Amino acid sequence: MQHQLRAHIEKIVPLSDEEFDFVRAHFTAKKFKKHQYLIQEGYPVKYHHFVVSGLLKLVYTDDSGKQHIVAFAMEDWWETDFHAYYTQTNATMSLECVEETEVLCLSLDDYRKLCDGLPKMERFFLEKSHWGFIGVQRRIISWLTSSAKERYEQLLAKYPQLVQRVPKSLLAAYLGVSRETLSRLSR
Amino acid sequence: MQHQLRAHIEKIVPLSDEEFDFVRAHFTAKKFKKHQYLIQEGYPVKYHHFVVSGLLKLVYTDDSGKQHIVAFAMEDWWETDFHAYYTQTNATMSLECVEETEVLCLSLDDYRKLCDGLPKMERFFLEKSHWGFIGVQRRIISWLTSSAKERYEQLLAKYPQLVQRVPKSLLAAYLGVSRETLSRLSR
DNA sequence: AAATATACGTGACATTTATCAAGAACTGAT
DNA sequence: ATCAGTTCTTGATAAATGTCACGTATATTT
Repeated sequence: MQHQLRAHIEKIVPLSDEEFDFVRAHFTAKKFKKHQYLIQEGYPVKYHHFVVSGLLKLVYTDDSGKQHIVAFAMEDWWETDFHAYYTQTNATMSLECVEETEVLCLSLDDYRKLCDGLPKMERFFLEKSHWGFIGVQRRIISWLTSSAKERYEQLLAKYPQLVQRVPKSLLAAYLGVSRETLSRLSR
Repeated sequence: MQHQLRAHIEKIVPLSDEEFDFVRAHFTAKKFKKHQYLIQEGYPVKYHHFVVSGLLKLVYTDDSGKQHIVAFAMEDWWETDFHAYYTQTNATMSLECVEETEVLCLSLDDYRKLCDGLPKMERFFLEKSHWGFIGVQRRIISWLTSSAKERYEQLLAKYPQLVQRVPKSLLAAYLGVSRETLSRLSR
């Protein structure tokens, strides 16, 4: 499991054994069951999370109580309420288990110590952030250019595993259509 | 004008005079007239751009030839086709002047030299990237939770200057509605 | 096994938005 | 002052999507 984090980081920056030990020491392993919260709206956000196994959803609940899925996170993905994490304010979103999930947690304090102690980790997180930005921007482009049906097909093509693992009502909440409409799209 | 870049960077990391001279040396100033292209779809992306004055639009053109606005960039904003820039591939989007615009250009080579020579600039770009990500994610949330009319009102509230400076047809292409619909929303 | 919750599909109807067409108001160049 | 181009609005209609209501199948819990 530590091995997994190392392989993940080394896709971007190589690490010696000592360096990885240093990295590893900043993370805490945690395990959550289905339906448990890693982050709850209105509460402080302690950690950034690296998903070792399982599946998470980042949920924004609107004024009328309707839930919208901002992101899913599965193996090898990073997830948190970034704004609340960086500014150490209360969460505006929730992070919740769709499946039983193991994560490695990194506090903001440890994040800073890690980057200060090992500058190549700053490079790693910068690269991650770039790709995160590009990914979200592509989702915007998909929205600007495509119908609900096309967006669903793009999702099927890009994350076929995901579609197997989550109920269609969650996919609908991610795509921004009602579950009834999504149901009719497949016909 | 160099002064403006310095003030912008120093909102995040302080710089000595020598350090700023080092930073400044990596940028090239350029000036473009209304309707000129800084980046053209299908061509290499040479630079990341810091906008000194003026207004740019980042445009994605779909298969049917319809134009969609991925982002606007005005004074003190950074803009490029990030994916094409980082991977040094051809642009999938265009970056075009809405007004006459002055920019400071940074090639990928100079970007790397800058970060290597002055690690605090890596911290600066990391912070910029974080906030960029948070901004785009908020646009997604706005889309998931709000109607076209609400999204328009949020835009009016967030960027009142922008609404004065660009034709409504461009705002429509940014919001993802037809210009006719946008016109009817104000009634 | 029974009880309960969740997931999924579908019909009927309302609402939102896109599309096509036309014209008015404004801008800039000559 | 005229002409051409752009911007904005509006009407009529079609298409897409949301909402409400219901039924059924499948898990999950007790």
